[in-house]
Amino acid sequence: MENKSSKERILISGAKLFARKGFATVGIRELAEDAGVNLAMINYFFGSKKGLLKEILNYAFTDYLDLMGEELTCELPLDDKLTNFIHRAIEYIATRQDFMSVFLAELPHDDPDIIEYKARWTRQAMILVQENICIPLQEQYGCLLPPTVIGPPLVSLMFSRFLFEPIMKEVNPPGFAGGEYVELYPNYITSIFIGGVHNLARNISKQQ
Amino acid sequence: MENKSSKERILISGAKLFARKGFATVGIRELAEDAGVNLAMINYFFGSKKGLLKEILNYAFTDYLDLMGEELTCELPLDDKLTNFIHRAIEYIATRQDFMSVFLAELPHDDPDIIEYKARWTRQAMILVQENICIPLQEQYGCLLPPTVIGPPLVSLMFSRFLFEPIMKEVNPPGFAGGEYVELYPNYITSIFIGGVHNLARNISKQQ
DNA sequence: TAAAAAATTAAACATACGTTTGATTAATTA
DNA sequence: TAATTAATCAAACGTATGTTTAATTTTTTA
Repeated sequence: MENKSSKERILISGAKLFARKGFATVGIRELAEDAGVNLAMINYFFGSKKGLLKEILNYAFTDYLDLMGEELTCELPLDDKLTNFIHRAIEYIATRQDFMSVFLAELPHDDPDIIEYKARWTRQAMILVQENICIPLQEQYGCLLPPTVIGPPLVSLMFSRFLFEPIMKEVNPPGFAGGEYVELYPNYITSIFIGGVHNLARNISKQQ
Repeated sequence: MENKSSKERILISGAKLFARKGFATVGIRELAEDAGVNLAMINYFFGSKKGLLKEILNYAFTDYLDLMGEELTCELPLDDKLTNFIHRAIEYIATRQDFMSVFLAELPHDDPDIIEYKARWTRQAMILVQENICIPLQEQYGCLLPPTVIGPPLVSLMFSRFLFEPIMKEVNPPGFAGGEYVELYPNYITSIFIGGVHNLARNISKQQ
């Protein structure tokens, strides 16, 4: 942390604190102290506190989309692609949990600026889901599920552990945050999603 | 809204605004104006802004636990119970989306007071999941999945539409928020969860 | 080395926050 | 009706917020 530049330290502290306490709750004085910089540096580098949030979202989603593309755009069977993607995505979310929390759970529901920013990334992710999950499913079951039906449940599933972690640590400390659970978690989610999405496609093709 | 008491109007506006903009982002002046009351009434009725948040969580979760108990504690086969529960839970979340958002997505990760408040409800929900989902699954597949593995994915799945709604409305307005999707959404989630949880139990029992 | 640019700092800015006060009005009770 | 309680109000409280300024130090460039 000491050898990083001031700008990097602000990004790291911002992601950490925004995720942990919420964008609005974290003051720039607290943020500056955590990053070990003068509070004026935040506006100096990022223009504003919101500018910092944008850059944090930017970093996280560029990497995440790269990861999606790598794991989904290949010649493996659908279930293998999904297994690989889910494992890598959860690993990514775990290491950059801070960034992802900000994207998913932070709630600027009425800030058109931030919403459009998020939507731009989400559109690209939806295209990847469409071409690499929905279309293979269509070939197998004969019905086309739109990516808006597949995408949100997939991300919500992968993120469920992190969404519930603060509560679950209080509810059931040994069973939830413990090593065995964390290790097996990607397998759990993979089984649930693969079993779930095939069941969904099967049920829908039966109805038609 | 006009015929409701001041206290009720504050609760309704609080749930709406906290969900939409986050607890910290909403000021009591904005809240008071939305509720049509003097800003002093919030502290008069609820002691503090945090006291209002607590009472909002209280309302939402008491009803939700009742609903869980009704649908899960009955003599139907597991999949039928799950279908009924998921449909009713999503319906409840949709009508009280505001309340649920505050519980799930609001981030007082470092406020022990609120965390313990959430944990108390979550413990009761986990007991219901254990006895009415995990144990029936054990009887069917011979392996006991802990409720901490089943619960968070289930809630995350049911809530996925609402978690992504603000983004998706921007990404794909006709396909997501539209009537057909909303109508079919509970069926989608039911298929995914039932197919997923059976696949998970099957895979784990195979490994043993 | 000298000049220019970038980074850092302490201090002050105006504004918004949650809360409290004390007076006033409305509703309830005896 | 009179006394008492509950509800509402405008105003002010102290504090914390994000941002800006202007001076200073450090680094880069020529």
